[in-house]
Amino acid sequence: MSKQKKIEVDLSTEEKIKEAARKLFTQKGYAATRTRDIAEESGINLALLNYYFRSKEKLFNLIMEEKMLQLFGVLFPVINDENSTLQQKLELIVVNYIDLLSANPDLPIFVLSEIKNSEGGFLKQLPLRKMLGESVFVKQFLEKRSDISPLHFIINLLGVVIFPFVASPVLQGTGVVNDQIFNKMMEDRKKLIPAWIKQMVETV
Amino acid sequence: MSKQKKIEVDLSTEEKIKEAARKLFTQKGYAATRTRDIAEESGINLALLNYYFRSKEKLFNLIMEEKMLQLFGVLFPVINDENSTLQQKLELIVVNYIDLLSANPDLPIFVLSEIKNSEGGFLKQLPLRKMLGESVFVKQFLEKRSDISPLHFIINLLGVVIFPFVASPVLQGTGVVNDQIFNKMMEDRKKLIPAWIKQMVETV
DNA sequence: GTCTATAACCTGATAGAC
DNA sequence: GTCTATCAGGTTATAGAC
Repeated sequence: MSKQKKIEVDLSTEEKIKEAARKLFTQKGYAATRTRDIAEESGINLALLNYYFRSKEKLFNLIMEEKMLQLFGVLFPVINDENSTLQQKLELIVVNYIDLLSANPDLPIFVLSEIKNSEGGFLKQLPLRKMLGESVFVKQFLEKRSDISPLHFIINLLGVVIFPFVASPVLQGTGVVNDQIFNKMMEDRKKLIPAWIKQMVETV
Repeated sequence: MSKQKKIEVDLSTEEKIKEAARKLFTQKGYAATRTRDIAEESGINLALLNYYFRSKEKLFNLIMEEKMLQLFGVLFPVINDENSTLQQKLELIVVNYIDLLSANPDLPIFVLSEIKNSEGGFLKQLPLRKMLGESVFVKQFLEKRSDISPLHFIINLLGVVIFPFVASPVLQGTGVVNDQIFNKMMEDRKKLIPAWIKQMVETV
Protein backbone atom coordinates (compact mmCIF):
# COMPACT_ATOMS: atom_id res chain seq x y z
CA MET A 1 0.00 0.00 0.00
CA SER A 2 2.94 2.29 0.45
CA LYS A 3 4.83 2.29 -2.82
CA GLN A 4 2.07 0.75 -4.94
CA LYS A 5 0.87 3.77 -6.85
CA LYS A 6 0.92 2.80 -10.49
CA ILE A 7 -2.07 0.98 -11.81
CA GLU A 8 -0.64 -1.90 -13.75
CA VAL A 9 3.06 -1.24 -14.02
CA ASP A 10 3.75 -2.16 -10.45
CA LEU A 11 5.26 -5.58 -10.83
CA SER A 12 8.38 -6.77 -9.10
CA THR A 13 11.52 -6.22 -11.13
CA GLU A 14 11.84 -9.92 -11.61
CA GLU A 15 8.32 -10.14 -12.98
CA LYS A 16 8.81 -7.12 -15.23
CA ILE A 17 11.79 -8.82 -16.84
CA LYS A 18 9.89 -12.06 -17.27
CA GLU A 19 6.98 -10.21 -18.82
CA ALA A 20 9.24 -8.55 -21.38
CA ALA A 21 11.01 -11.84 -22.02
CA ARG A 22 7.71 -13.59 -22.63
CA LYS A 23 6.74 -10.99 -25.18
CA LEU A 24 10.02 -10.82 -27.08
CA PHE A 25 10.97 -14.49 -27.02
CA THR A 26 7.58 -15.61 -28.29
CA GLN A 27 7.59 -12.87 -30.91
CA LYS A 28 11.07 -13.29 -32.33
CA GLY A 29 12.44 -16.53 -30.94
CA TYR A 30 15.51 -17.20 -28.84
CA ALA A 31 18.26 -16.38 -31.31
CA ALA A 32 16.79 -13.13 -32.61
CA THR A 33 16.05 -11.72 -29.16
CA ARG A 34 18.78 -9.63 -27.50
CA THR A 35 19.06 -9.30 -23.76
CA ARG A 36 19.28 -5.56 -24.38
CA ASP A 37 15.83 -5.60 -25.98
CA ILE A 38 14.43 -7.40 -22.96
CA ALA A 39 16.02 -4.90 -20.58
CA GLU A 40 14.70 -1.96 -22.55
CA GLU A 41 11.24 -3.46 -22.95
CA SER A 42 10.98 -4.04 -19.23
CA GLY A 43 12.29 -0.59 -18.40
CA ILE A 44 15.13 -1.92 -16.27
CA ASN A 45 18.86 -2.20 -16.59
CA LEU A 46 20.66 -4.86 -18.54
CA ALA A 47 22.70 -5.97 -15.54
CA LEU A 48 19.58 -6.82 -13.58
CA LEU A 49 18.67 -9.50 -16.06
CA ASN A 50 21.80 -11.41 -15.17
CA TYR A 51 21.38 -10.58 -11.50
CA TYR A 52 17.97 -12.28 -11.41
CA PHE A 53 18.32 -15.00 -14.00
CA ARG A 54 22.07 -15.62 -14.38
CA SER A 55 21.95 -15.84 -18.18
CA LYS A 56 19.86 -15.35 -21.27
CA GLU A 57 19.59 -19.10 -21.66
CA LYS A 58 18.31 -19.70 -18.12
CA LEU A 59 15.70 -16.97 -18.53
CA PHE A 60 14.68 -18.48 -21.82
CA ASN A 61 14.30 -21.96 -20.36
CA LEU A 62 11.97 -20.52 -17.74
CA ILE A 63 9.75 -18.84 -20.33
CA MET A 64 9.87 -21.83 -22.62
CA GLU A 65 8.64 -24.26 -19.98
CA GLU A 66 5.88 -21.83 -19.11
CA LYS A 67 4.82 -21.53 -22.74
CA MET A 68 4.93 -25.26 -23.35
CA LEU A 69 2.67 -25.80 -20.39
CA GLN A 70 0.34 -23.13 -21.71
CA LEU A 71 0.15 -24.75 -25.12
CA PHE A 72 -0.18 -28.38 -24.08
CA GLY A 73 -1.99 -27.59 -20.84
CA VAL A 74 -5.24 -27.05 -22.70
CA LEU A 75 -5.50 -30.79 -23.20
CA PHE A 76 -4.71 -32.10 -19.72
CA PRO A 77 -7.80 -31.04 -17.75
CA VAL A 78 -10.11 -32.22 -20.50
CA ILE A 79 -8.93 -35.54 -21.85
CA ASN A 80 -9.26 -37.50 -18.60
CA ASP A 81 -12.65 -36.29 -17.44
CA GLU A 82 -14.76 -39.40 -16.81
CA ASN A 83 -17.99 -37.43 -16.72
CA SER A 84 -18.01 -35.93 -20.19
CA THR A 85 -18.63 -37.51 -23.57
CA LEU A 86 -16.15 -37.52 -26.44
CA GLN A 87 -18.18 -34.86 -28.18
CA GLN A 88 -18.17 -32.64 -25.10
CA LYS A 89 -14.41 -33.02 -24.76
CA LEU A 90 -14.03 -32.10 -28.40
CA GLU A 91 -16.06 -28.94 -28.00
CA LEU A 92 -14.14 -27.93 -24.89
CA ILE A 93 -10.74 -28.47 -26.47
CA VAL A 94 -11.72 -26.48 -29.55
CA VAL A 95 -13.12 -23.54 -27.60
CA ASN A 96 -10.27 -23.43 -25.12
CA TYR A 97 -7.63 -23.56 -27.84
CA ILE A 98 -9.24 -20.91 -29.99
CA ASP A 99 -9.57 -18.61 -27.00
CA LEU A 100 -5.99 -19.25 -25.93
CA LEU A 101 -4.51 -18.76 -29.40
CA SER A 102 -6.62 -15.71 -30.19
CA ALA A 103 -5.00 -14.11 -27.17
CA ASN A 104 -1.56 -15.59 -27.92
CA PRO A 105 -1.23 -15.96 -31.68
CA ASP A 106 2.53 -16.42 -31.58
CA LEU A 107 2.41 -19.29 -29.14
CA PRO A 108 2.27 -22.30 -31.52
CA ILE A 109 5.02 -21.28 -33.93
CA PHE A 110 7.22 -20.23 -31.04
CA VAL A 111 6.91 -23.44 -29.05
CA LEU A 112 7.03 -25.79 -32.01
CA SER A 113 9.92 -24.04 -33.67
CA GLU A 114 12.03 -23.78 -30.50
CA ILE A 115 11.37 -27.42 -29.67
CA LYS A 116 12.60 -28.37 -33.10
CA ASN A 117 15.85 -26.46 -32.59
CA SER A 118 16.58 -27.77 -29.13
CA GLU A 119 17.33 -31.44 -29.70
CA GLY A 120 14.51 -32.62 -27.50
CA GLY A 121 15.75 -31.04 -24.29
CA PHE A 122 12.43 -29.46 -23.46
CA LEU A 123 10.43 -32.57 -24.14
CA LYS A 124 12.10 -34.69 -21.48
CA GLN A 125 9.45 -33.75 -18.94
CA LEU A 126 6.48 -34.13 -21.26
CA PRO A 127 5.13 -37.69 -21.03
CA LEU A 128 2.85 -37.20 -23.99
CA ARG A 129 2.91 -40.84 -24.97
CA LYS A 130 1.44 -42.09 -21.71
CA MET A 131 -0.77 -39.06 -21.24
CA LEU A 132 -2.50 -39.62 -24.53
CA GLY A 133 -2.30 -43.39 -24.72
CA GLU A 134 -3.97 -44.01 -21.40
CA SER A 135 -6.48 -41.17 -21.60
CA VAL A 136 -10.24 -41.41 -21.32
CA PHE A 137 -10.33 -39.38 -24.52
CA VAL A 138 -8.56 -42.07 -26.53
CA LYS A 139 -10.59 -44.79 -24.86
CA GLN A 140 -13.81 -43.06 -25.84
CA PHE A 141 -12.58 -42.60 -29.39
CA LEU A 142 -11.66 -46.27 -29.74
CA GLU A 143 -15.17 -47.25 -28.66
CA LYS A 144 -16.42 -45.51 -31.79
CA ARG A 145 -13.58 -46.22 -34.17
CA SER A 146 -11.30 -49.11 -33.38
CA ASP A 147 -10.33 -49.36 -37.03
CA ILE A 148 -8.23 -46.21 -37.16
CA SER A 149 -5.33 -44.95 -35.05
CA PRO A 150 -6.46 -42.37 -32.49
CA LEU A 151 -3.34 -40.46 -33.41
CA HIS A 152 -4.81 -39.58 -36.79
CA PHE A 153 -7.83 -38.27 -34.96
CA ILE A 154 -5.81 -36.14 -32.55
CA ILE A 155 -3.57 -34.80 -35.30
CA ASN A 156 -6.60 -33.83 -37.36
CA LEU A 157 -8.23 -32.13 -34.41
CA LEU A 158 -5.15 -30.13 -33.48
CA GLY A 159 -4.44 -29.48 -37.14
CA VAL A 160 -7.72 -27.78 -37.88
CA VAL A 161 -7.60 -25.91 -34.55
CA ILE A 162 -3.98 -24.76 -34.41
CA PHE A 163 -2.96 -24.51 -38.06
CA PRO A 164 -5.01 -21.40 -38.87
CA PHE A 165 -3.00 -19.50 -36.28
CA VAL A 166 0.24 -20.81 -37.71
CA ALA A 167 -0.84 -19.72 -41.18
CA SER A 168 -2.32 -16.43 -40.05
CA PRO A 169 0.72 -14.28 -40.93
CA VAL A 170 0.46 -15.57 -44.49
CA LEU A 171 -3.30 -15.09 -44.69
CA GLN A 172 -3.14 -11.60 -43.27
CA GLY A 173 0.07 -10.61 -45.03
CA THR A 174 -1.34 -11.46 -48.45
CA GLY A 175 -4.66 -9.76 -47.79
CA VAL A 176 -6.69 -12.95 -47.90
CA VAL A 177 -8.23 -11.87 -44.61
CA ASN A 178 -7.85 -8.94 -42.29
CA ASP A 179 -7.70 -9.10 -38.54
CA GLN A 180 -11.41 -8.69 -38.08
CA ILE A 181 -12.41 -11.35 -40.58
CA PHE A 182 -9.84 -13.75 -39.19
CA ASN A 183 -11.20 -13.40 -35.68
CA LYS A 184 -14.73 -13.87 -36.94
CA MET A 185 -13.67 -17.04 -38.72
CA MET A 186 -12.02 -18.43 -35.61
CA GLU A 187 -15.17 -17.64 -33.66
CA ASP A 188 -17.21 -19.55 -36.24
CA ARG A 189 -14.83 -22.48 -36.08
CA LYS A 190 -15.75 -23.06 -32.45
CA LYS A 191 -18.99 -24.53 -33.74
CA LEU A 192 -17.85 -25.74 -37.14
CA ILE A 193 -14.90 -27.86 -36.08
CA PRO A 194 -16.76 -30.07 -33.58
CA ALA A 195 -19.41 -30.71 -36.23
CA TRP A 196 -16.80 -31.68 -38.83
CA ILE A 197 -14.94 -33.94 -36.45
CA LYS A 198 -18.11 -35.59 -35.27
CA GLN A 199 -18.87 -36.35 -38.89
CA MET A 200 -15.40 -37.76 -39.37
CA VAL A 201 -15.74 -40.07 -36.39
CA GLU A 202 -19.15 -41.36 -37.29
CA THR A 203 -18.52 -41.98 -40.94
CA VAL A 204 -18.11 -45.60 -42.00
CA MET B 1 34.96 -33.85 -68.34
CA SER B 2 38.38 -32.64 -67.29
CA LYS B 3 38.18 -31.68 -63.65
CA GLN B 4 34.85 -33.42 -62.88
CA LYS B 5 36.04 -36.39 -60.91
CA LYS B 6 34.00 -36.44 -57.72
CA ILE B 7 30.65 -38.10 -57.87
CA GLU B 8 28.29 -35.69 -56.21
CA VAL B 9 30.45 -33.04 -54.62
CA ASP B 10 31.25 -31.36 -57.86
CA LEU B 11 29.02 -28.33 -57.75
CA SER B 12 30.07 -24.81 -58.54
CA THR B 13 31.27 -22.89 -55.52
CA GLU B 14 28.21 -20.69 -55.74
CA GLU B 15 25.94 -23.72 -55.69
CA LYS B 16 27.86 -25.34 -52.84
CA ILE B 17 27.26 -22.26 -50.72
CA LYS B 18 23.58 -22.17 -51.63
CA GLU B 19 23.22 -25.82 -50.81
CA ALA B 20 24.72 -25.33 -47.36
CA ALA B 21 22.62 -22.21 -46.83
CA ARG B 22 19.46 -24.10 -47.76
CA LYS B 23 20.25 -26.75 -45.20
CA LEU B 24 21.25 -24.50 -42.32
CA PHE B 25 18.70 -21.73 -42.81
CA THR B 26 15.78 -24.13 -43.00
CA GLN B 27 17.11 -26.10 -40.04
CA LYS B 28 17.89 -23.27 -37.64
CA GLY B 29 16.35 -20.15 -39.10
CA TYR B 30 17.95 -16.89 -40.15
CA ALA B 31 19.01 -15.52 -36.77
CA ALA B 32 20.55 -18.72 -35.42
CA THR B 33 22.56 -19.44 -38.56
CA ARG B 34 26.10 -18.04 -38.72
CA THR B 35 27.76 -17.25 -42.01
CA ARG B 36 30.75 -19.18 -40.63
CA ASP B 37 28.56 -22.29 -40.29
CA ILE B 38 27.49 -21.95 -43.90
CA ALA B 39 31.07 -21.57 -45.05
CA GLU B 40 32.21 -24.60 -43.08
CA GLU B 41 29.24 -26.71 -44.19
CA SER B 42 29.96 -25.94 -47.83
CA GLY B 43 33.67 -26.58 -47.45
CA ILE B 44 34.62 -23.14 -48.70
CA ASN B 45 36.00 -19.98 -47.21
CA LEU B 46 33.96 -17.40 -45.34
CA ALA B 47 35.06 -14.59 -47.65
CA LEU B 48 33.62 -16.37 -50.67
CA LEU B 49 30.12 -16.11 -49.24
CA ASN B 50 30.32 -12.35 -49.41
CA TYR B 51 32.10 -12.50 -52.74
CA TYR B 52 29.19 -14.36 -54.33
CA PHE B 53 26.21 -13.07 -52.39
CA ARG B 54 27.29 -9.70 -50.94
CA SER B 55 25.72 -10.35 -47.53
CA LYS B 56 24.09 -12.90 -45.27
CA GLU B 57 20.75 -11.18 -45.77
CA LYS B 58 20.92 -11.27 -49.57
CA LEU B 59 21.80 -14.96 -49.51
CA PHE B 60 18.94 -15.57 -47.13
CA ASN B 61 16.44 -13.74 -49.31
CA LEU B 62 17.45 -15.94 -52.20
CA ILE B 63 16.90 -19.14 -50.22
CA MET B 64 13.72 -17.84 -48.67
CA GLU B 65 12.08 -17.05 -52.01
CA GLU B 66 13.07 -20.46 -53.26
CA LYS B 67 11.57 -22.17 -50.20
CA MET B 68 8.36 -20.15 -50.34
CA LEU B 69 7.89 -21.14 -53.94
CA GLN B 70 8.53 -24.75 -52.99
CA LEU B 71 5.93 -24.65 -50.22
CA PHE B 72 3.18 -22.74 -51.99
CA GLY B 73 4.07 -24.02 -55.43
CA VAL B 74 2.34 -27.32 -54.73
CA LEU B 75 -1.00 -25.58 -55.07
CA PHE B 76 -0.52 -23.55 -58.24
CA PRO B 77 -0.42 -26.27 -60.90
CA VAL B 78 -3.40 -28.03 -59.36
CA ILE B 79 -6.03 -25.50 -58.37
CA ASN B 80 -6.67 -24.08 -61.83
CA ASP B 81 -6.86 -27.29 -63.83
CA GLU B 82 -10.17 -27.19 -65.71
CA ASN B 83 -10.04 -30.88 -66.51
CA SER B 84 -10.01 -32.39 -63.04
CA THR B 85 -12.74 -32.67 -60.46
CA LEU B 86 -12.58 -31.18 -56.98
CA GLN B 87 -11.94 -34.62 -55.56
CA GLN B 88 -9.08 -35.25 -57.96
CA LYS B 89 -7.52 -31.92 -57.08
CA LEU B 90 -7.81 -32.79 -53.42
CA GLU B 91 -6.06 -36.09 -53.88
CA LEU B 92 -3.28 -34.52 -55.90
CA ILE B 93 -2.66 -31.75 -53.39
CA VAL B 94 -2.54 -34.21 -50.52
CA VAL B 95 -0.13 -36.59 -52.22
CA ASN B 96 2.13 -33.85 -53.53
CA TYR B 97 2.34 -32.14 -50.14
CA ILE B 98 3.01 -35.31 -48.21
CA ASP B 99 5.75 -36.28 -50.63
CA LEU B 100 7.27 -32.81 -50.52
CA LEU B 101 7.18 -32.52 -46.75
CA SER B 102 8.40 -36.05 -46.14
CA ALA B 103 11.51 -35.05 -48.06
CA ASN B 104 11.65 -31.56 -46.47
CA PRO B 105 10.21 -31.79 -42.96
CA ASP B 106 11.63 -28.43 -41.86
CA LEU B 107 10.05 -26.52 -44.72
CA PRO B 108 6.72 -25.44 -43.17
CA ILE B 109 8.00 -24.21 -39.81
CA PHE B 110 10.88 -22.44 -41.51
CA VAL B 111 8.81 -20.58 -44.07
CA LEU B 112 5.92 -19.74 -41.76
CA SER B 113 8.13 -18.65 -38.92
CA GLU B 114 10.40 -16.47 -41.07
CA ILE B 115 7.40 -14.88 -42.76
CA LYS B 116 6.03 -13.99 -39.36
CA ASN B 117 9.29 -12.30 -38.36
CA SER B 118 9.73 -10.33 -41.55
CA GLU B 119 6.88 -7.84 -41.49
CA GLY B 120 5.38 -9.07 -44.71
CA GLY B 121 8.33 -8.32 -46.92
CA PHE B 122 8.38 -11.74 -48.52
CA LEU B 123 4.65 -11.80 -49.16
CA LYS B 124 4.62 -8.79 -51.46
CA GLN B 125 4.99 -11.00 -54.50
CA LEU B 126 2.51 -13.65 -53.43
CA PRO B 127 -0.94 -12.73 -54.79
CA LEU B 128 -2.61 -15.42 -52.72
CA ARG B 129 -5.88 -13.55 -52.48
CA LYS B 130 -6.48 -13.46 -56.21
CA MET B 131 -4.90 -16.81 -56.83
CA LEU B 132 -7.28 -18.54 -54.50
CA GLY B 133 -10.32 -16.37 -54.95
CA GLU B 134 -10.48 -16.77 -58.71
CA SER B 135 -9.37 -20.39 -58.82
CA VAL B 136 -11.25 -23.27 -60.40
CA PHE B 137 -10.73 -25.07 -57.12
CA VAL B 138 -12.78 -22.54 -55.16
CA LYS B 139 -15.38 -22.39 -57.90
CA GLN B 140 -15.80 -26.13 -57.77
CA PHE B 141 -16.07 -26.07 -54.01
CA LEU B 142 -18.75 -23.39 -54.06
CA GLU B 143 -20.82 -25.49 -56.42
CA LYS B 144 -21.05 -28.04 -53.66
CA ARG B 145 -21.12 -25.78 -50.61
CA SER B 146 -22.15 -22.19 -51.10
CA ASP B 147 -23.12 -21.97 -47.45
CA ILE B 148 -19.62 -22.00 -46.03
CA SER B 149 -16.51 -19.94 -46.76
CA PRO B 150 -14.07 -21.78 -49.02
CA LEU B 151 -11.37 -20.46 -46.76
CA HIS B 152 -12.48 -22.78 -43.98
CA PHE B 153 -12.20 -25.61 -46.44
CA ILE B 154 -8.70 -24.66 -47.57
CA ILE B 155 -7.48 -24.10 -44.03
CA ASN B 156 -8.80 -27.49 -42.98
CA LEU B 157 -7.19 -29.19 -45.92
CA LEU B 158 -3.80 -27.60 -45.35
CA GLY B 159 -4.19 -28.07 -41.61
CA VAL B 160 -4.57 -31.81 -41.73
CA VAL B 161 -1.88 -32.11 -44.40
CA ILE B 162 0.81 -29.75 -43.09
CA PHE B 163 0.26 -29.75 -39.34
CA PRO B 164 1.55 -33.27 -38.68
CA PHE B 165 4.92 -32.18 -40.03
CA VAL B 166 4.88 -29.08 -37.88
CA ALA B 167 4.10 -31.21 -34.83
CA SER B 168 6.47 -34.01 -35.75
CA PRO B 169 9.35 -32.87 -33.51
CA VAL B 170 6.96 -33.06 -30.56
CA LEU B 171 5.52 -36.41 -31.57
CA GLN B 172 8.92 -37.93 -32.15
CA GLY B 173 10.65 -36.19 -29.25
CA THR B 174 8.12 -37.52 -26.75
CA GLY B 175 8.18 -41.02 -28.16
CA VAL B 176 4.59 -40.94 -29.35
CA VAL B 177 5.88 -42.17 -32.70
CA ASN B 178 9.23 -43.03 -34.15
CA ASP B 179 10.45 -42.11 -37.57
CA GLN B 180 9.21 -45.28 -39.19
CA ILE B 181 5.70 -45.11 -37.72
CA PHE B 182 5.44 -41.45 -38.59
CA ASN B 183 6.28 -42.08 -42.21
CA LYS B 184 3.82 -44.95 -42.35
CA MET B 185 1.11 -42.68 -40.93
CA MET B 186 1.80 -39.99 -43.51
CA GLU B 187 1.66 -42.62 -46.22
CA ASP B 188 -1.75 -43.74 -44.90
CA ARG B 189 -2.96 -40.16 -44.81
CA LYS B 190 -2.62 -39.90 -48.57
CA LYS B 191 -5.79 -41.99 -48.76
CA LEU B 192 -7.42 -41.05 -45.46
CA ILE B 193 -7.40 -37.28 -45.84
CA PRO B 194 -9.22 -37.11 -49.19
CA ALA B 195 -11.89 -39.42 -47.76
CA TRP B 196 -12.34 -37.25 -44.66
CA ILE B 197 -12.50 -34.06 -46.65
CA LYS B 198 -14.94 -35.52 -49.14
CA GLN B 199 -17.15 -36.39 -46.20
CA MET B 200 -16.84 -32.88 -44.85
CA VAL B 201 -17.87 -31.35 -48.14
CA GLU B 202 -20.85 -33.59 -48.72
CA THR B 203 -22.31 -33.43 -45.24
CA VAL B 204 -25.39 -31.31 -44.81
C1' DG C 1 18.77 -4.09 -5.56
C1' DT C 2 20.07 -1.04 -9.10
C1' DC C 3 23.06 1.33 -11.93
C1' DT C 4 27.36 2.60 -15.15
C1' DA C 5 31.26 1.04 -17.30
C1' DT C 6 33.70 -2.37 -19.34
C1' DA C 7 35.52 -6.93 -20.17
C1' DA C 8 35.46 -10.91 -23.17
C1' DC C 9 33.73 -12.83 -26.93
C1' DC C 10 31.28 -13.44 -31.33
C1' DT C 11 29.71 -12.16 -35.96
C1' DG C 12 29.32 -10.07 -40.51
C1' DA C 13 32.04 -8.08 -43.74
C1' DT C 14 36.30 -6.51 -46.23
C1' DA C 15 41.31 -5.69 -47.55
C1' DG C 16 44.85 -7.51 -49.86
C1' DA C 17 48.02 -11.38 -51.17
C1' DC C 18 48.11 -15.17 -54.30
C1' DG D 1 38.27 -17.06 -57.75
C1' DT D 2 40.09 -18.28 -53.45
C1' DC D 3 42.41 -17.70 -49.36
C1' DT D 4 44.32 -15.52 -44.66
C1' DA D 5 44.15 -11.90 -41.64
C1' DT D 6 41.71 -8.45 -39.58
C1' DC D 7 38.42 -4.65 -38.69
C1' DA D 8 34.29 -2.67 -36.87
C1' DG D 9 30.42 -3.33 -34.48
C1' DG D 10 27.41 -5.88 -31.66
C1' DT D 11 26.32 -9.17 -27.77
C1' DT D 12 26.43 -11.54 -23.32
C1' DA D 13 28.00 -11.21 -18.95
C1' DT D 14 30.38 -9.17 -14.93
C1' DA D 15 32.95 -5.84 -11.80
C1' DG D 16 32.35 -2.36 -8.78
C1' DA D 17 30.21 2.09 -7.16
C1' DC D 18 26.06 3.61 -4.96
